[in-house]
Amino acid sequence: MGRHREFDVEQALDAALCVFWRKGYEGASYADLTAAAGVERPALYSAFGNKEELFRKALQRYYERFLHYMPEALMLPTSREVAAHILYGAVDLNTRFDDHRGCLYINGVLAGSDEAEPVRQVLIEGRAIAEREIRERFERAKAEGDLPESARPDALAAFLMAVTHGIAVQAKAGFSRQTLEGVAEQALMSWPSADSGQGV
Amino acid sequence: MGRHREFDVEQALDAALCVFWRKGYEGASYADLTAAAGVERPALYSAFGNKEELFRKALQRYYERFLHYMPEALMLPTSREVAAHILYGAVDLNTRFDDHRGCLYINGVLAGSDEAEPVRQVLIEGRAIAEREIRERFERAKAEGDLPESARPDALAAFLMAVTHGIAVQAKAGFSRQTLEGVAEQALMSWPSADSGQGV
DNA sequence: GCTGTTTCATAACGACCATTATTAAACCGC
DNA sequence: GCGGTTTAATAATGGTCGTTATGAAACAGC
Repeated sequence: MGRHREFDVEQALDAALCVFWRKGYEGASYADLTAAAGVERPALYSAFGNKEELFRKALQRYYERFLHYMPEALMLPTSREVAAHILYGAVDLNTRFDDHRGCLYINGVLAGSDEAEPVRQVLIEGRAIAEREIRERFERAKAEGDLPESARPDALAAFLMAVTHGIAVQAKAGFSRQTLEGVAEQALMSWPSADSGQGV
Repeated sequence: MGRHREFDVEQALDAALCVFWRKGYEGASYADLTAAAGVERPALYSAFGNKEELFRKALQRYYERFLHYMPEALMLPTSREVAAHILYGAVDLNTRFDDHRGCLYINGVLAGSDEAEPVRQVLIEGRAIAEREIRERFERAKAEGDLPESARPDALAAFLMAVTHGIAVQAKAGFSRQTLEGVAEQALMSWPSADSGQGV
């Protein structure tokens, strides 16, 4: 019973996601959010809670809708294919939308006021989870002989994430897809092969 | 004539730099800045102008005081030494101070409100200048035969900057110096040598 | 057609933002 | 010591922040 909701909650969340993606957590104001969602403030609060909860839901949606290339990558047969899929997937996603470039896990909060600290930690934690999964995948690759004994799965995972973060920063700065593909390509040149010690 | 200034302007600028370094441009409030500088608001305004001008001066100081490893690197004899010096220099700087980790050129503004757009552009421009200088150094290395004909100076420079940015993000997230040195080391494994085509 | 419930839009809330008027205090040259 | 000038500290400015109280409107069940 009661009055029906007149707006699409999923659509409003998508709109909020775009704003956060573009301006970050603290840079996005409710004026921005309501304008993008086409919905008044109290509607956002009743549907999603406060700003922090709204961001968390937007982040979850971001993961589900745009980061599918991550679990995809982990299932590929070789560590090199895993790395390549992640790098080119990141380049593609970070340059796909002109009005919100880069990665929400980086744009969300990097440095900010004390109020944004919980959100910053959420993003750090999310990135750490991804890095751990990649490391475990590389440990498997090493056990399978896909990576040489000299390879260090933890360093490779941290390196791969670092390049991904760097690509996100550069994408947000306006770098072309083509340039970033060059970055990804360069990163892959270092990839250890099974026979040689390290490098191509 | 007139009353003498009772605080050290250089010291106040150093304090402001630390706050911006830690919290970014928008995350730093005048409450933070005055507390750190030990000086009231009007003193900061009369000495440095408004917040944007203060940030620009802090950024200039950051460059002069902490980024000396950049011009240093460009003078080294081989492109590999250049890259190594930049990478390990970034790791060192980005983990040197526990209360303000990472890089001001990244922490300053990545994504923010429209008000921060001019500052964001300043940082983008600064990073672009660095990348250009590195690229030109690599072009010289190619001409000198230090880099092979197959090497792409533009891609190498963009890649080097990407790894540096990634290291900055990870340093801000709390990664240890040791871990980040692993990232730098991994990045250097891809470095083209004069004789082989690419890679080690 | 009521009653109870939920959503809607408007507008207000206190807090904090960057910025600046204002006034008192400290200094130099005379 | 007085006049002119600069700085210091306090406090106020208008604006925007995130959040919510308020009352009208729309619905379901009886």
